[in-house]
Amino acid sequence: MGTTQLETVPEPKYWHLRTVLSEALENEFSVGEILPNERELAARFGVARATLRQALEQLELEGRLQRRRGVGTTVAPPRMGVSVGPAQHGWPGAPGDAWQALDCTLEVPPASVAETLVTGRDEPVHIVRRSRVSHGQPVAAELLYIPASSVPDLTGIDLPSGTARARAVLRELQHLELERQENTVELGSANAEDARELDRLPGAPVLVVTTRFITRGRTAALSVATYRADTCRLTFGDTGAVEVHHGPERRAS
Amino acid sequence: MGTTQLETVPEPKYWHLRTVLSEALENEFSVGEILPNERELAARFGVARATLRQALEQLELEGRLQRRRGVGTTVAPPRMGVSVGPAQHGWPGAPGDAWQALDCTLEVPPASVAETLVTGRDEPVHIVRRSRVSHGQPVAAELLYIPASSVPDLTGIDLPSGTARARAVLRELQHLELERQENTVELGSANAEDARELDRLPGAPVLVVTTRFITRGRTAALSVATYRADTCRLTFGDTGAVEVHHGPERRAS
DNA sequence: CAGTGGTCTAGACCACCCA
DNA sequence: GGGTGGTCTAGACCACTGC
Repeated sequence: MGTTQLETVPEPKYWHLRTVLSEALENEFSVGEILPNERELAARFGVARATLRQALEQLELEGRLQRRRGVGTTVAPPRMGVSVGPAQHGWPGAPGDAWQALDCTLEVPPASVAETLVTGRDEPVHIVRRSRVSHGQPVAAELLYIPASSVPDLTGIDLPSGTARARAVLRELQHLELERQENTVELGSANAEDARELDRLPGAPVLVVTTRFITRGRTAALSVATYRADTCRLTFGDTGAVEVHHGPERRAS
Repeated sequence: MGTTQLETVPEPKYWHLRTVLSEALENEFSVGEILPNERELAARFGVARATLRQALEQLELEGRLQRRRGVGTTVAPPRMGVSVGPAQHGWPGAPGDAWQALDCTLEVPPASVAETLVTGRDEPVHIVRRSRVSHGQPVAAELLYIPASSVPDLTGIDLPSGTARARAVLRELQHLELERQENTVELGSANAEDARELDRLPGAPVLVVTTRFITRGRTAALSVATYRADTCRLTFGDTGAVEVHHGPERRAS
């Protein structure tokens, strides 16, 4: 520690609360257990409910708590590891892919996406919606943008609809030779649609993983996947490793 | 009541505010510009200050705004890309490394760390503190845990202190053959120390990147790096690519 | 010093879940 | 219907910045 300063600085109440609750979670509660309600906790600690909630929000952000309206606050299990590396998808839709295709439309993508793909503005692309489930829970929602030029054999053909269509587009994608992929991760907040799909409220924190699939120097497809930040720990570059839940409960202390 | 919308689903005020402000940011403000203060904004939109603040918090989380106590709220520049892949560090401290070593101590690591390293409990390890700066701004703080067994030639030797000591340990590490590394990313909140180093308040959202450096199947070192989630976009697997700021301003619409 | 964002209070009502 | 968390209000005071 070296220089321990004799704090003249008063710690905010909610921060101190967070610490106290955090320790209580480790020592006095087990995973899945339900906490006393907010009004009681606030009274017990002698603070306003808003202050107590600030502390709970912190802990929820850190994946320690799970709160559900109408139900209560429960102790969250350790975050699950979900693999996001090149090992995971060769191409989207390849065997072993953790994603489930939902449907597919042909629409003009947002400007920021059109910019990354080489497509011109107002040029529609295939948009495949997929969802990812792990341990019985939805963990991510994805939009896959695929320019028509990446699946040339589908132009002019009468495509089916729904999941069949999505699978047809993905199957076509496999014909391309995947050179490499580039991933970026950043913090975002769930929009209304993602929130519904992830069983969260709008604005919930998500990890946005953007993947560029590159063939011959060109971006052949672009994936924007939003992962629940509260329940997921993203793993990269696990050569061959599969997603793993935290081992047998090992929490105390 | 001029019922502009008949929404059977009433959108929360703060969420609607977020949308309105978000559009205003794109159309009426430029990067670095300072917004009216919270009290005035709240009055202007006819909401309580707390509600206005909820909207601002969202936007700050998304990296759109930057708020500083005593100063004001400003429009944030686009997030900067910081590369985190194997391309970045061969070994920590290798040439081209983006990190700056600060100091090094010999301490017993947290239980969760000791568990990942093979070390027994209560066995001290070298802990190197490093910091990463990009575009003149601190973006990450790191703790590097290195078991004594990974740098055997240093045992019993009289080590210097401060940055010299950190560099000595890192230099010794280069002698090992790096098999591969595994990265995980998850959301966290800055503790007091990280917050100070990152020029943020405690509890600020951070992206925690944990890297296991593996030699001959063993974890030879463990890095826990906390990146500012508001200003950083992590990039992975950019073979050879260097960190790049967003290109020339291209924001509108 | 004045002005900013950060913390905190004590209420109120609403949306949702479940017995 | 009773209980939960989610939203919102109208205040107050504090900590920090910069002039």
